[in-house]
Amino acid sequence: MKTYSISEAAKYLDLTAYTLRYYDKEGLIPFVERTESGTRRFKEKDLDALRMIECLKSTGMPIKEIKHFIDWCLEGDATLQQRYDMFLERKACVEAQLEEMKKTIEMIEHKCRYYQTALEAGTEDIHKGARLEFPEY
Amino acid sequence: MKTYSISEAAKYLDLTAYTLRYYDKEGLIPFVERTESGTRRFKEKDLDALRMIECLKSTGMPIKEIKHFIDWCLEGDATLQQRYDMFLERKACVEAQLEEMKKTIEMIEHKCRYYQTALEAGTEDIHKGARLEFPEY
DNA sequence: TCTTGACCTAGAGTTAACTGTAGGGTTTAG
DNA sequence: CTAAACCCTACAGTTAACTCTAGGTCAAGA
Repeated sequence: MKTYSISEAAKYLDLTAYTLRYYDKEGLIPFVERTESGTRRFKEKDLDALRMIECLKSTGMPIKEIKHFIDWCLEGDATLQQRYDMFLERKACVEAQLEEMKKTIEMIEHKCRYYQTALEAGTEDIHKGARLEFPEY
Repeated sequence: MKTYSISEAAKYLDLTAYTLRYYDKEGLIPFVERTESGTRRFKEKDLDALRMIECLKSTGMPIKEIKHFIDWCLEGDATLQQRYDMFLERKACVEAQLEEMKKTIEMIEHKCRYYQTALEAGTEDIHKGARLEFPEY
């Protein structure tokens, strides 16, 4: 079975070896095995688990909470409900983020139009009617 | 014209007074005026600017870069192009984030289904075929 | 055999973005 | 008029997530 050194694994995951060691220290990847001399060997499965960890991280989940999830995984079927609930909560959380992001895009697009018009006019004053005001921030 | 104290402003923006003072110190809100005795008075316009700042922050823009934008605003029409470019870049950045988030949701939904099935079966083994393997993380 | 480069741990340092404290002034309700 | 509840600054402390250094081990090529 093909395995990867820490720096190979880091390369595939777009992380650094430092970060992987840090994750290990934090208990995020207790399943990664070592050679006799103590060198970590990452299996495909480990890379998949790390992709899941990155996925959870991208939802804004802190590393300590991800560790709880990993601990539940090690505990087996007794924690299935907790894990299911966690993913349902994550789903709700990301969906809320998605809604927020749509609003953000609207605001940014408004600004793009604002500045495009201003650039065409050569001045921001175009957005001030006849009144003298401070620029929009 | 109605104005707000720092703690009122914080309440409306869902921030703390500490955070607003920190933003001020970092040069994000140089336009906020003070009373004779030095107390900050936030105008509606200032709250709008802060909403824009929060919007930029939500795109992952660091405070130092937001400050550059504020500085450009103070410099006037000479910086219109920079500001336009910045918003175009922000737009591209958030759109990329949106794509990432869609992939995240897919992964999370996969896991929700995985755990729902496992819960129904009472064991994660249902996902292992007949093989004995470690659980999915 | 020797050297080079990758690996290891422990622990210190960094960075961003707050968050809180100390000490002091001001405003407002009773 | 006074006490509580604000406000202010300066600066120290916190937290998360790395990031790096020092000192050492190990494995492969010249």
